[in-house]
Amino acid sequence: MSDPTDEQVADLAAALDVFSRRFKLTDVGAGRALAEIDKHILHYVEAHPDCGPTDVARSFGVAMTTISSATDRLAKRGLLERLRPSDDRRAVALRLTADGTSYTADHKRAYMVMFRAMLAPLSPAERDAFVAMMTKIASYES
Amino acid sequence: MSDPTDEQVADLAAALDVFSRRFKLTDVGAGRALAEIDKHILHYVEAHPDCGPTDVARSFGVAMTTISSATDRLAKRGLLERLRPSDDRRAVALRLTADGTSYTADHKRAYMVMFRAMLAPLSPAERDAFVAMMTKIASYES
DNA sequence: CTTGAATACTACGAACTACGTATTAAACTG
DNA sequence: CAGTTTAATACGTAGTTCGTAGTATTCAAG
Repeated sequence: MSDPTDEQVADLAAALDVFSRRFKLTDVGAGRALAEIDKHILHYVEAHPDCGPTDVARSFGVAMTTISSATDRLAKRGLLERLRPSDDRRAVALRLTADGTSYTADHKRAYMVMFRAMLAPLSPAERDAFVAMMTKIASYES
Repeated sequence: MSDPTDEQVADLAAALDVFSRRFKLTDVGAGRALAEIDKHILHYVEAHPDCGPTDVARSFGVAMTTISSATDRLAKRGLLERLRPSDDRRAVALRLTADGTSYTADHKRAYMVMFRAMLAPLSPAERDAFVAMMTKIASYES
């Protein structure tokens, strides 16, 4: 298959430039905003309950100590708990608290509203085509 | 026009989740990586030569002092110069140095490679459709 | 022309984040 | 049971953002 044309690439660049400015979540909830990584951690822990800091660090490609600090922050805010499982007492099992779960749910809801707004300008048929192409791009191997 | 379906929204969410992980530029060039905002500033200054820090701050929605610190960093690295125009000696005119210009060009080239990779999995006809939909989404008013 | 307000920006400090080094504690290994 | 490996944390350093308080310059009356 032929390469994308320069014009296609340039137009995509321009569109994504606006796109990235436009679709950005302003922080939800009370108090000081969480750091980006903290939100990622909450979502990761929701999807992988009882995982350890090492899993999270490997998954995000950041230093272990960064995750340690971050989980500390999140624990202090009452969004995350660190349990000591009995089968390996060196390890820590991360889990969301009730507040953490509701924060994560709010956050996710806000994202869904944003995604809905993305699709709004398109016709129903275009929406299917767009989502399909996005999926194709995201899942394409090499 | 009807609303996007829940399934469309969920599929888009999943695709964009992968998408955002996959298409992320690892920093280019030598030395310590620039902060995100610093790269934005370089591109903004390239597009708006002789603009002032106030313009940049308003455009990005950050505090003036943040831009001041950032331009200071960039000037120390030799990527940006701060000129005192003679018509208003309070003001500062930002301009890229030769190094700043080449850094920005490299950065932009890397982006183009990334955008080309995004379009690669699509057929030529799909590419046009995709870019058109992206443009429609980005430029849609309210 | 001078005085007061407005404008453009910078210096400094407080609060916070990322991460390297060193350390603790627990689990393997021979 | 000593030595090593593994999981995580404590602490310190460097770097970032942004608020407060300046400095310098321009504008606007009187």
